[in-house]
Amino acid sequence: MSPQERETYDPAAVEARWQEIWEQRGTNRFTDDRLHNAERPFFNLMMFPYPSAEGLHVGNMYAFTGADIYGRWRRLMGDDVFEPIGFDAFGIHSENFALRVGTHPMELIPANIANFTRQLRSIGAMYDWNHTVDTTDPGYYRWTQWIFLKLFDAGLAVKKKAPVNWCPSCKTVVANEQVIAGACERCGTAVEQRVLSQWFFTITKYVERLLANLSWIDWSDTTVRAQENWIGRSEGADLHFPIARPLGEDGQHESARVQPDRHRITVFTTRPDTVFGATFMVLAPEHPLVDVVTSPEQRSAVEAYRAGAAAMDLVSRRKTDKTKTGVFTGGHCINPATGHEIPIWIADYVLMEYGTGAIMAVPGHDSRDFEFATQFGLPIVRVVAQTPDDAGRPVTEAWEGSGTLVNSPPFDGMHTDQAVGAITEWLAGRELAEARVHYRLYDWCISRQRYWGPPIPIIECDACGPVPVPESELPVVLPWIENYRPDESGVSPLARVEEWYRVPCPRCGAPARRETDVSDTFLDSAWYFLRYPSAHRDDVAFDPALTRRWLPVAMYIGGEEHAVLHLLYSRFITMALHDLGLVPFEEPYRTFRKHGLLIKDGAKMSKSRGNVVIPDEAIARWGADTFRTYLMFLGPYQEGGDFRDQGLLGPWGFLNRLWETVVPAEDLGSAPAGPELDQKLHATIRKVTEDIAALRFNTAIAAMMEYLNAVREGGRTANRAEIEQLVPLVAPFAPHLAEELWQRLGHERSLFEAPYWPTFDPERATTDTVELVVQVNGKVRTRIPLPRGTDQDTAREAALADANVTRFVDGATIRKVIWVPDRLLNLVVG
RNA sequence: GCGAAAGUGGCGGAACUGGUAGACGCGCGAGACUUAGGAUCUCGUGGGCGCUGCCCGUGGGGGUUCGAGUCCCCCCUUUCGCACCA
Repeated sequence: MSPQERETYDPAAVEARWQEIWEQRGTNRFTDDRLHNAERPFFNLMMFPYPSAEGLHVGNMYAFTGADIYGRWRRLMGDDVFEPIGFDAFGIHSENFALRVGTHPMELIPANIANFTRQLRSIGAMYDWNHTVDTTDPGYYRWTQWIFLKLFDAGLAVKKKAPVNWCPSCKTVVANEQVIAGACERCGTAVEQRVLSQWFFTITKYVERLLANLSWIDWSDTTVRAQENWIGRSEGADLHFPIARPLGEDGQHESARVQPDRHRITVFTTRPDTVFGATFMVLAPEHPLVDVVTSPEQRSAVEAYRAGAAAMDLVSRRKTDKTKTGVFTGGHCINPATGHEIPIWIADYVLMEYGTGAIMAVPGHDSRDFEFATQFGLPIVRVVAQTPDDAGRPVTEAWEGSGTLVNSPPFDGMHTDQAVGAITEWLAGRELAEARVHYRLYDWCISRQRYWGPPIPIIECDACGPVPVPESELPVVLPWIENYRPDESGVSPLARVEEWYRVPCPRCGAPARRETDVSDTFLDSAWYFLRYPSAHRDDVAFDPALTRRWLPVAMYIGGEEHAVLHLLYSRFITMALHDLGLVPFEEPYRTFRKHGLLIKDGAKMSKSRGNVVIPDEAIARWGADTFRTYLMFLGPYQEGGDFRDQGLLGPWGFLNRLWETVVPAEDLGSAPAGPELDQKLHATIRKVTEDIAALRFNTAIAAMMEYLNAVREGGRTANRAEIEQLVPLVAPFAPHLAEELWQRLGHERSLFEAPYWPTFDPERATTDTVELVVQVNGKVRTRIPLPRGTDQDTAREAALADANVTRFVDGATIRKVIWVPDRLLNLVVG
């Protein structure tokens, strides 16, 4: 056959053919036998998508492809790789979209899932389609509810009141993320605060373990740091400030009658060393002791301020850039260090949710307190000096760093580092302080006053309180309701469906009502990985034997956007299930790696910018193999990269050249590879192996390109020994093409069914000759090829025989020689 | 504000523990084959110069070193995460 008549690479045909073969042969399917008896189980997990109406986005594809390449590589290495996929289809996102387009979510979501499935099948990942999950399937959320009940039994699910954002125009609760500059994201109306009774998971009970385990789990550093940040451990002390002349309800002094906890106000501080500079106190407007300290003259001002704070939406309340506001209560307390009476104010910059809801204000050494004091003319005292002459100077800016104590008898002259402990002990001795740790983490509110989620499986009975739905009655099926739009009541639309929520109490039989809130989507995704291996089972949430074999997840690859919430919640759920004896491990993911963000032509992809890449078009034009390879080639996977349409030409050309090199199989000689190519082949196998293991896909591809270029150099025809091993190397990236070429090379079995990954010989991977760099005074003057292992004297002799070297050395004395074997010779002359 | 990462050709990006800066690819230039090319193949491609060779060059400024993209100090810029957390 002449070259012109040879078959050209037709990705559409190759991909269709192999996808069908894999499907027919069940290459990626896990049967019961395979699940139970896999010898080298490797659970390769990727973050399941939310099936939007727009379809699979190239960002999803980027994430999945990287994870699939890693999984395929493990498989070629001989692991039994279980790689499932599913759909995270509940949630406000879907519901809002459904409301907008006027299609019921129960119709919309299955259509979206069908579309996603079609797209996911086209990308050539080795998904096991027999073990998918769909969080909106009653067969799935039955077990989500079951987990809720397990946590309820363990006392980890509790109902309590909490403030939420309320949009008076949309008449619905909105999440913090949906409040933009104090206004509802949908209608622009100012959002208010409402206090509703809601279900919480007490994740704070696990805060120490959630933090401690971060020191040993194998996760991307940035993700670990994000979680540490979110958990926000602060070490410091609780300090007690006795209330001066407390006032009773009637506004009269009641000093003799008050209970001990109404006697004093406790503040949390990380800087007990600055307590001598606390010139006033600030309480959160909601603080329970406000009533106790407020004087009759100030009462109306205080009430007005509290009302204002209560009405403000939660997001604006926490804006850091707004001017400080506050009101004097008329009350005073005693600074435990100085013994001085200091005024008590209330201000919304102090949050009830953190610490004790009260602070000692040290305007000299805290910028927020400084701002407040300046605004309201409160005294500012310097208690930390940076230099000795600082002590007497007025404070013009809060100094938050360390220094030497001043104006703090008897601690003057002590360094702040020592003073923290010394002052805490000193006050503790008088029962005015105790060392304390506070966390930023709050309990997880899982109630959603919406429709599109799993109903919380609780029945509220007037006599018995909240009663769990008996396990045998799960799932509590989300009913189809025509009007699922939220209303002004502030409760779920399910609260309008009387025939659904009216049920007898399971405990006493009296008329009772179902909980009408649904649970947070994050609960659905907090345990989905446990479900995958048992997805075919309807009798258990997760089979113990399968769980033991496949979990914890061996590799989890996903986006940083879930670094905090999803990953933290799933860790918590796993820990809770572990403590209940339901799973034998407490961390769900053995290894987690984040992938980077894909941008387009230097800018973030977004619908409004109109630069969103639709994977379908690119796959139709270039094929999944080229697309996959390009996605991995465009930049370092863990950092993300810039998608440029023209960039596809690189991998396209590479795969075409590979095809053209391998396909004329009958022409490929049986001669061994030449020594140079043999060395390069082994070096390439090593590099590709190491790079894939470390998710450095871009450089792995570059190495393969380089090798193929070397094989084809000068337009020569490759022989079989030179090219055959390259096929499995590209298989993780371009699985369809690799299978096709492997078969054409005469292999009867699929690469992935009879897994093969080439090994390298370290000896053969190294070159015999090296190019020694010769420097004079650190500047490169020449490069000399020498046999590997040449000694210094020989190298020096060779260097001094080179005119480019002698030119700089002659007439000077060599004072020093730097010798890096096989690499560099540096002659230092002077 | 706090925390983290990053700044390298026209562009995306390489560079192991300090040791040949710019691998690989896009683009561009020249040539080949073509009726044609936005196909394919070959060669070239950081800038400058008195062009066998030399000088400059990894955001800016200093420093350590025989030698710095890499380490240290200061500054600038960008991106991301957290943000009145006491």
